[in-house]
Amino acid sequence: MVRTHLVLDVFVTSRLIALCVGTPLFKNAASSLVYALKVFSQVPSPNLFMYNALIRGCSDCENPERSMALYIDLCRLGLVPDNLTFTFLIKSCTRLFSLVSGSQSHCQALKRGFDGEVHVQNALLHMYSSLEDVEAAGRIFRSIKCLDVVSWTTMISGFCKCGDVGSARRLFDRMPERNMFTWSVMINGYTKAGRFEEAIELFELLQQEGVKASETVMVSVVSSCGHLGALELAERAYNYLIRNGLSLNMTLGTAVVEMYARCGSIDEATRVFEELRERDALTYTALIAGFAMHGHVQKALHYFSKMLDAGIVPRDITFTAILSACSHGGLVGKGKEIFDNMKRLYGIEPRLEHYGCMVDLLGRAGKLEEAEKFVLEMPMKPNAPIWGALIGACRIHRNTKIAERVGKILIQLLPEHSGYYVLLSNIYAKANNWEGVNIMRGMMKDKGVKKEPGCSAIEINGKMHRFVMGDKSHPDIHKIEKKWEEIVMKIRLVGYTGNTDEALFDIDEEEKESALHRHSEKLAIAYGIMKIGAGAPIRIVKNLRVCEDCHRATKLISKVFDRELIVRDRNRFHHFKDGACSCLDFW
DNA sequence: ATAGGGTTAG
Repeated sequence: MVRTHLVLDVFVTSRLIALCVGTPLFKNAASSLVYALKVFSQVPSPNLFMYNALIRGCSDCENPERSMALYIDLCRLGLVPDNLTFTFLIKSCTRLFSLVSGSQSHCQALKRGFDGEVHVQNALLHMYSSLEDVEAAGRIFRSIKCLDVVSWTTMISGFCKCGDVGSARRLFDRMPERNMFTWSVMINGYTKAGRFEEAIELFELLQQEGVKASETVMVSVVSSCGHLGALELAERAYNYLIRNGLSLNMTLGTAVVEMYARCGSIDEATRVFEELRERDALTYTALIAGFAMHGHVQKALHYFSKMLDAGIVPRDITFTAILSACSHGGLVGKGKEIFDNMKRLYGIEPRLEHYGCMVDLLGRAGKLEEAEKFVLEMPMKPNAPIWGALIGACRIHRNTKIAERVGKILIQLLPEHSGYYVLLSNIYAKANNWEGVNIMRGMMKDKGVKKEPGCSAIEINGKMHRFVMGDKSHPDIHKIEKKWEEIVMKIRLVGYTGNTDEALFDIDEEEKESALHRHSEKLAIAYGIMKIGAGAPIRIVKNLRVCEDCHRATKLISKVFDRELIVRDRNRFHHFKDGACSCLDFW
């Protein structure tokens, strides 16, 4: 173009700029944009089309503030912006997270009479809802004369972003027509809000309406199945993918690997991983974290080195996964080595989470003094999870001395968490320090602290049945309790003595069992034995840690009833079989 | 000649 003087043709140069902005001609889109800006700088009298193309380009790049400069520039030249200019400009403000620039752009659109254009309005709607001004977004939404699918979807997305999924759903039900974006926004909204069952119900509705789900929708569905730990639903979702020929791209593939790992099928997770066409750091991390959860350290290490061999650069979360694998496997030396290499070889500065993993690693292995020293000497201020890891280690190794010191710190940091008052009170009681006991009891009463209630879930035919300690609302509760009593009779014959533990270190488990209330997973297990045919494993998901008594009981059940029980607790999986647990009683 | 809404970890 230079040689033929075509560059002087404003129309042709405009196309060149638009082309550079719109397609990654070079290795990445950013360098294409840089090239476009270079061409632009040589144009003696640029037109609006060029400005629009560049503002759009900048709205997608890392420095969206360049759009503002371009806008000011074009006004100075005496050019008149149009409706497209504003859609691009407003998008840049959204990407900048700048309400100031956003309102200024809004004013400009208003002054120039483009505030009635649906594209501009939708861009504004998106901007206000992304900048967490759902009120302003609502005002825009109500002012739009001819709402279209994008308007509805953007408003729904805005409600989801601020956590108001209820309002989002009401709009979803009211809107005249939906497309795949809409379904995706709503289903993802439920997943993000932790309302996994509703996400899956909506996916079922989508199927009933004869719509074919996109890969994006399936990422949310698959991730919801994983969070629930519902293997049947997981299998249904996976079959849906296969049946509908949806390709396992990196994102969806990673989500599926994670789903199977979280549902206790680590073999299936591995199989899917092996069949993926492409994998990135997150894909590997999902599998490594899965192995960590299942206590398979060697496999975690194996895939970690496979990842390095494949030339994939680990990310910070890769290290939380691999360090937690080392911790569950008791590989202190290996864990230390990896932690040291993090910064030295991979240039990743360890964050609080990684320090937490190290405290857990040292503590679990019984090196409590070293762990405490590590906490006191770490370069940043330890937070509650760090102290929590240390006190958890004191719990495993019954170290009351360090636990008392750490417990006091934790009470200050988390005054609403009752576990630490109970712990200190128990320690004082054991040491006959009744004054200490009274102080702790008093502090607990003053603050009215309560523990998170224990909850265990079991999936029967794709439906989750939940048991909360003390909650008798399940329709079959009497039969279930009878069944549990029968189970206890049978395991007593092989040495079960019931809960005789002093529960001195009662931290992350459920509240103490009483004559009236028993731990939620016992009910879930009894229900599983009633409902799930012999030979099939019983899978339980619970929100807290398994307590020692439940762990002992479950091991015996696996032997006496000749059943496999797979329990996911807050930290990891326990596979019970033939009277033993995969965690080797170390959790 | 150019438009606006969605995705995986802890």
